[in-house]
Amino acid sequence: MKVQWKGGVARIEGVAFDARLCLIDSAQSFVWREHEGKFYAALLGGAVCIEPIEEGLLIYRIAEDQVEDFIHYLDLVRDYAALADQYAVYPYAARALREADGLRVLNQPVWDTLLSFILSANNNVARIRKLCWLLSEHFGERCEIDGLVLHEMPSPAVLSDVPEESLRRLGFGYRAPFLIQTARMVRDGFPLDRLRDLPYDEAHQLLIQLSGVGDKVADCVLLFGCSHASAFPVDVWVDRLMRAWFPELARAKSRLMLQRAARELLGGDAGLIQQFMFHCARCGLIEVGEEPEVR
DNA sequence: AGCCAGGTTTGGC
DNA sequence: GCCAAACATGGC
Repeated sequence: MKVQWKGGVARIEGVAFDARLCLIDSAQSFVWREHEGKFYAALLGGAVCIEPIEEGLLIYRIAEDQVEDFIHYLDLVRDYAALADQYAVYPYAARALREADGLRVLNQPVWDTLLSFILSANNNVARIRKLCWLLSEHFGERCEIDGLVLHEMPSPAVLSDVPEESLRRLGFGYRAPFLIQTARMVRDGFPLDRLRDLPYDEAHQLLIQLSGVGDKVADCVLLFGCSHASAFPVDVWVDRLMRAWFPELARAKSRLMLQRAARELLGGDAGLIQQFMFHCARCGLIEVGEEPEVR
């Protein structure tokens, strides 16, 4: 990988990176939007633009000392080719890594990730994106880029003081009080920024104390927002695909049991593999087949 | 029109 | 601990 920075633009070459796949289609972030072939979001302290180019990507509007932050955000350092070797013994894992070439598991800001995935519960991707947009638009800091108006996610302090009724009027439904209660807990000292350095089990235990955060959302926050590559979110898709593709796990009694068995089987990078398989199943790149009814 | 969505909470055993 | 039902909303 080759990195240059000049006049607020970083040029990164020699890396497999599919911007649309990573930032939008893989449903790990809901804050990016595509406009005229470029990708925009407000995060890490301002509006940014990513443009895919033949050799890699350009990142506009960043300071030189932010380049490392974005390389980390996009997980560009990780050797995904090595993952394919490591998991070659699992046919579906290996195939998913091939099918979704250019996918990377993002390292997003933990607070943004937490809000996004509280909104994700029992919800569809299109509406999760819409609700994230509404939340930022109404309560987050405004910024502009290329004539587009964007907003950051609201801070815990600001969100703490938003009346539940305001959120309900905007269509947040029963998730409205979850957002506000979680914002208050974070404002009042919940150690969000320590999760990354805690062991997985401790971090998971802490997260599920937050309102609107159960086992699955906690795993999403750990995987996409805390660099815990072993965190293994089990949603409806992963539940189906794991039981179909890993018959030895099909007898798990619950999603939590399946999560534990899958982490044990797949090891330290279980979550990364999960993301590739999730995407391939959800987008029909690999057929899941008939759902095994017998548990 | 009705099923479903990257589930969580609550209350009951 | 495990289980079932309720839950707001709108995408498709």
